[in-house]
Amino acid sequence: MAEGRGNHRNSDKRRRILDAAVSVFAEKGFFQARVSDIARLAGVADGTIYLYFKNKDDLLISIFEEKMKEINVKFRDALACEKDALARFRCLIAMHLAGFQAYPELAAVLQVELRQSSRFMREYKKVELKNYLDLVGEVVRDGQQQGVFRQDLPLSLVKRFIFGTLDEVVSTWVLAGRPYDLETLTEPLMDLFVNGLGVPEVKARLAGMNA
Amino acid sequence: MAEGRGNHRNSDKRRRILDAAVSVFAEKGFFQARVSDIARLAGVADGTIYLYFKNKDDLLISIFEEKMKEINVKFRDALACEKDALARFRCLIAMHLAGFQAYPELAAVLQVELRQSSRFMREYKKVELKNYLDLVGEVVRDGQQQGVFRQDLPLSLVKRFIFGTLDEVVSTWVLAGRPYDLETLTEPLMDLFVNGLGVPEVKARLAGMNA
Amino acid sequence: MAEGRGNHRNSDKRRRILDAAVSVFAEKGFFQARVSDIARLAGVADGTIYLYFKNKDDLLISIFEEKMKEINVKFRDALACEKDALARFRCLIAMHLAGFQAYPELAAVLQVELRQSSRFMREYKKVELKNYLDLVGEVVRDGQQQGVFRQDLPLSLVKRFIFGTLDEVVSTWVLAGRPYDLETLTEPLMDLFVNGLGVPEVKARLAGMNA
Amino acid sequence: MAEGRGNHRNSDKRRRILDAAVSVFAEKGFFQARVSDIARLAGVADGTIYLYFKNKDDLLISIFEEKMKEINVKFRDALACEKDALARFRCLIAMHLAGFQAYPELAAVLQVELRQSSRFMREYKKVELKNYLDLVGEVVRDGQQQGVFRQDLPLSLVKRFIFGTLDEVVSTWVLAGRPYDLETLTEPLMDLFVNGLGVPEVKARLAGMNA
DNA sequence: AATGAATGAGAATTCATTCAT
DNA sequence: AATGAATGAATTCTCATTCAT
Repeated sequence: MAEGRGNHRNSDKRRRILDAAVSVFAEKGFFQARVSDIARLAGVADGTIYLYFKNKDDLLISIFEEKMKEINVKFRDALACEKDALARFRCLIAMHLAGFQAYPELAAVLQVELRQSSRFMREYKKVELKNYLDLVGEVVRDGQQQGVFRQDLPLSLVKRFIFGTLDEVVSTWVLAGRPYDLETLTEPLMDLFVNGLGVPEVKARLAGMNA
Repeated sequence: MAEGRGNHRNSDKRRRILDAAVSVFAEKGFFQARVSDIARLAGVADGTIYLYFKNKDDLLISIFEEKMKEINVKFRDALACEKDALARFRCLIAMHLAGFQAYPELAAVLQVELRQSSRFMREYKKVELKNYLDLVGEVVRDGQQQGVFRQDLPLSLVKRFIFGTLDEVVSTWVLAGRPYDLETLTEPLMDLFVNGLGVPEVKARLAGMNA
Repeated sequence: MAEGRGNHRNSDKRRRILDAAVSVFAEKGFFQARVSDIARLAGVADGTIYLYFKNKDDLLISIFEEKMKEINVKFRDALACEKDALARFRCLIAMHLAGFQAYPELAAVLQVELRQSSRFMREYKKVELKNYLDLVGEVVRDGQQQGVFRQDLPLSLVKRFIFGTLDEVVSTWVLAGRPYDLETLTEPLMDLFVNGLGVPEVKARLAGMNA
Repeated sequence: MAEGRGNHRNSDKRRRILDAAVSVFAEKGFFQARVSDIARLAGVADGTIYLYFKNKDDLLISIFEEKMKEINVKFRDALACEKDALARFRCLIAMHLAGFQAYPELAAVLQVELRQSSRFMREYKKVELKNYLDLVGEVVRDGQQQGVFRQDLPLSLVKRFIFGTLDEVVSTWVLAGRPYDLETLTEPLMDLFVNGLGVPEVKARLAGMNA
């Protein structure tokens, strides 16, 4: 009743449905989530969902699309403030961890649910994810150009090296029930990424072999 | 051989059903796969599947259980032949890549489908995956003891660093339609893991900061 | 009104489904009745049934529960009008016969279908049936207290004697295709119940033996 | 030789299957009994049942047919020894109760399971049951001719009066878990059947009304 | 004759989506 | 715009029956 009528009521309702969908997908998984669960949590009727979204798939796609866009924008803004390549790199890692820390349900959906489902979803995912991977790639390339990262590495591999580690770290944290503070992993991860596993002698030996 | 798991004579049929399930789950995903699809591909009647497996979930669990066991055994056997820590590490990476290369559909199921579904599946997954992560952990610890890897790193993090990267690399390869030869990535990944991203000066700088 | 049992508005639909279930169960028996038969007869979609009833079992239970309740209430109301014990007894018999006469399909379900099925159904049946048997018992006890019925008879046996006869008479009538008017049996049954089979001399002889 | 079906090993197997069917039907009910349950209990393979019986229905029919025949024969033999009408009547009741007492599982099947199922089963039941009801009728008619039972009663009603009561008494006893000795009910039932419920004055009054 | 693995028709139930109100 | 009762297509699983061995 006290709700204002007008055009923002629409987008408020849309927002509520989307947030509810994130929660329900996070808890039950996409296929086991019922549209009526989402409706109940959003406080709307089942049918109302179809005024804002084409179908159930569209809900998942919209989550991905809109949240990913928000994240990309936020990340680019944050990175714009940093000029030093190493600082930019740290910033990226810290934001990735902080982001999932702040929205753990979103984390569950993006990490777990989007890993599945129909072909078209997979295709879709690739496109959107590419933006994020490209961002990682840019930061690394900057580092190479500023001379803080090695230049002899295939960028495509480095992107996955970084993204895969972050991804696995977050997945583990989600599946383990989020038992600790994700952001504390920023420095250890920086160390791992930058220095690698090897001790100096071994690195030299390995470098010699590959040369 | 220590074969005979099942109660049923024709364990060829069991094998055929399991293989068909891997294919169908890989192609459609668990929830969109129909039991009758699996039956048709296996060349048996729908009902026959229920002579060998309790239900559809049991199919997925059995794939995971049996394939993961095979993989773990194979890996441990292979690693037993190597004594040098760096060689063992390379062996692990090479086998991970070669394994998925050889069974790409299995890769899809293990990489994509098992990332989802019901809670109990997630629990289940954790247990079995732990074996693999433990194997990775052992190899790294050996490396630390033999003095080829740094000893100041939290093992839990290193495991995810390696596993996450391999995982992401394989996932990308699967989702991209397996366009190249996975095993060619063995050396570049070794290089990345061991040397990290940084150039010497930066590494020194970073090490100084964290000291 | 003290109506609203269900959560659903259209309680006409609930009624139609229940009536259809009575018909179909009566015709085919519980296990051979298909839910879709009931839906078709009720003029609703299969799924609609599940908006009003938990499952197929629940349909049978609901029939029993609701119809039995109605019957018990109706009987108690009718009996409340009669004070003379013999009149009450006749009233009970007449109503039992008239009731099934009026709802022959209900008779078939209550007489035939509820005699079977799962353990829990049997348990259930016992509880509800007890109310009816208790009613019979009360009427007989009144008769004993008013001195119109013998007082040397175990009530538990008398109840079954009366109920069993009525039950068998109705069952036969149902299974024979309802070829005659049930209510015409009221007086002959009264006679049988009250006077028994024996001629006076035999009664005396038997009484002497048991004394 | 006597059987004419072949060697007695066969008919032993047939017997074992039939006995198993009685047990399983008694425990689970016809529709919820699985043929494989019966096979397991009989110690034969599923398929073997179909060498002796046409199908599952045939098992139930055979139980009824053969057991009912045995009972009818046994009853006629026993009744042949008695000449006094009242003694014959007591004998009938006592045997009915003793029979079910001795074979409680058979009681459950005949009392509960045969009350249901398909039309054709009901038809079938009527035919077979008729023999038993006819037997009851004969005994009563003898009593009427010997002047120990009233002659103004419709025989069809008297049969159901007796059968219904016995039936209900046995059903109750079966469903209650057979808590007491059925045969102890012989005399009380005789009393009820012969003397009825009424006290002499009431009987006179009722007789006057109906005259 | 006996077996029991295999069959596949059949049925209950779910739930995304629609549409009359 | 919002509702939510109604829909009915879709899918898993069961089990009586068959038939190759």
